[in-house]
Amino acid sequence: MKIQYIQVAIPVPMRQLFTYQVPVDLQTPTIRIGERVIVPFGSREVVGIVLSTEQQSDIPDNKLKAIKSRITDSFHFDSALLSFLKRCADYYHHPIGDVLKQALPVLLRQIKQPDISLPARWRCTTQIVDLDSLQKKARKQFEIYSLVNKHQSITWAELRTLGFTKSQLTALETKKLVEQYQSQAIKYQWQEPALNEENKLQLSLEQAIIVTAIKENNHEFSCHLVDGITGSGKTEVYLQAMEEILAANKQVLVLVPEIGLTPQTLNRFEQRFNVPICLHHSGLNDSERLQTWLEAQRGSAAIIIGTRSAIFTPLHQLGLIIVDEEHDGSFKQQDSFRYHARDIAILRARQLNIPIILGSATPSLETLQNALSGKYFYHQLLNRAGQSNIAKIELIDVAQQQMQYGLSEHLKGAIDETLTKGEQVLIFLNRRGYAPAITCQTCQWIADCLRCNKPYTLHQGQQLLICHHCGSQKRIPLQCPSCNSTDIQAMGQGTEQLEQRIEELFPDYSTVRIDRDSTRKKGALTKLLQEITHNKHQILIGTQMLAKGHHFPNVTLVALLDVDGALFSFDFRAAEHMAQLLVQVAGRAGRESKQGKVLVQTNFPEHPLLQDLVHNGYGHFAQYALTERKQAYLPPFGFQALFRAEANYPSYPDKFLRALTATAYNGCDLIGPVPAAMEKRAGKYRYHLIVQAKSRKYLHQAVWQLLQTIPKNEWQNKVRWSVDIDPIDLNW
DNA sequence: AGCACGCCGACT
DNA sequence: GTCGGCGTGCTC
Repeated sequence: MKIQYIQVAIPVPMRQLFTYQVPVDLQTPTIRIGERVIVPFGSREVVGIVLSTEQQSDIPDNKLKAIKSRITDSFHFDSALLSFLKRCADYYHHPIGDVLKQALPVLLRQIKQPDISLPARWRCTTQIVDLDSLQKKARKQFEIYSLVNKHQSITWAELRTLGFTKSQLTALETKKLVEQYQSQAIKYQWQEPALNEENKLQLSLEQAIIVTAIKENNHEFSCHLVDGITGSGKTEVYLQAMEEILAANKQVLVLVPEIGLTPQTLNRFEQRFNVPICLHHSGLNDSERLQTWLEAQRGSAAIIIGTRSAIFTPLHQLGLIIVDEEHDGSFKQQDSFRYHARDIAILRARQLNIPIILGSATPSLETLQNALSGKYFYHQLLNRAGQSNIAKIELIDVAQQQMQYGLSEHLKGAIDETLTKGEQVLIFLNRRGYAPAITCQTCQWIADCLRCNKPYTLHQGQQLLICHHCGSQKRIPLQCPSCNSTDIQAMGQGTEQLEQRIEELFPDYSTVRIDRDSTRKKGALTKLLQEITHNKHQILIGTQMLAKGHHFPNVTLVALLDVDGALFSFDFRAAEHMAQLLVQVAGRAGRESKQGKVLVQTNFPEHPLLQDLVHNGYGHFAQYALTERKQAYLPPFGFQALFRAEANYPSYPDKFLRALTATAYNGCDLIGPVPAAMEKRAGKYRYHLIVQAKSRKYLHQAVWQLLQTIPKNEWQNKVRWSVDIDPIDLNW
């Protein structure tokens, strides 16, 4: 046998593969595409993925290194998963090695590999047993034997946790009463009673039509948008659509937003199906994560519920994907590999030829357009289950009003009224801290973070100035450094201050604040949420954290103090996001027969966008927004990519991006380079170059051509740069 | 991304 | 005198 060559994807952000030699002694068993190998790389060793095998190489042998070892355990990227990940890398123009790295649990990409083989199990032999005498002579052994007999088989780990010793087990083995065997993965099998019929709800006509439509397309790719207002029973549609898939012994992957993974959601699934469900979320540690990942891979889990990265889970027999709250921003990864889990979920469903359901009360304009154009099935749920009505949104004109602590008289009255009825109030203010700036009253000096050129936020509780952009901290100055005046005051209002003011205004009620600061400690959020459910607090103050997922049945008044920023933003998606927030929030208020109300304080109550939303609802607003986007060739009617660059000097990123604009390309407009909305952040100067195209194909080609020029770009190694395909937040 | 190498400032 | 700051260059 000769030396063999393999092309390996290495977990580094480099757009190339690396060739290695495979020594003869490592050539058996045959190398599989997608398996992991440990290779020397520079001065270290890394875990790479084999992407191809070759009999010869263009690179001379003396330039090549040999692999160190192979990891031949029960996992390798199978061809379906691998081609999915390759397409992801292709679509996002992201290095394949880095994509594969993100698709692999941390423990499987370390040099020291965990043992992922299934533990050996013990079972009873066919030997005839004198149980009575065993019980008398060796009580513990008898107990073990009974346990093994009862459960058919058991692992040593299970016995140990029950308090048995190894010698007791070995004694039984010596007597040839039990024996060890290598277990196979237990594939999930639909076994009655897997469905709890009694929890099943009677479908409305609307729901029934949707479920039928999805079931009719169960065996091939089809994308369904379930556009239903809060409380219209989207979850019930999901559950009933899942039935047939699970009954066919196929798996269901459910993607949920980051904080949307509430116990309530999990509960609904568990109460309906007696099948193995596993969870993938940020609260898990590395070994827990590996465990659920393995269960999905082996096919022993039937339902996998997870956040963004769960879209990469290997699944033995995937039959359906559901993306809940499809519009949610947390599906888009905002650093390194900037994928959108919803978009690649559709890709994965297409490759596997299985159906996918997108659900939302406020679909993203991208998804809505695909639904309206007939690319997706479009299902609407217009009626709320039960008798409850959706909360009414009212605008409060605060332009001419005297405000006290940022609250209008009208709002204060409404809060008072709600509290008197014994109901809860929820107040949104999307700004944490005490005040967003401090300023000298004498000379107008403002305390700015020098690394970001933005005002420091005052945190009264911690007695600190904290920069919300880079996290830097500073003592609160007693004197103005510019004029020595001691008259330094807080400007504007954050949640911390609002909490204090509200407590002064409503001393008879308990106020609670929920933001990143008050929930920093582990378990703090859960505790506060529980207290709210038990009515320990009547006034809830919070940032966007509170807008998603959580249900507060006793909240009947929701107030938004400051939405005006979104009306005049440079970000063309700001209005869409504000509309989604407003409607989602309205869905939080007054469930279960109590009529809710949403009050929005604004200086621009006549703004057409707000007017449209309040009077005609999200659907109408969205249609109007789509016509606007169409006229401007903006997404979803145009296609965008964003090149970002940052460096310690403003000229570097500018010049780097300017050099890109000299490239030949077709059917695209280049906008920029322009300084980013936050030009300086954490000491780095940041610039953007937007590529805008009329078609996906042109965008793809142009990005490819621009990327080709980068190795020759003389500013290349003076900047940190990245590409973002379908960017969402142009401010970042 | 790591990591090594290399060249300048403030400490045992 | 060294420790360590981060700029630069390289990784089959």
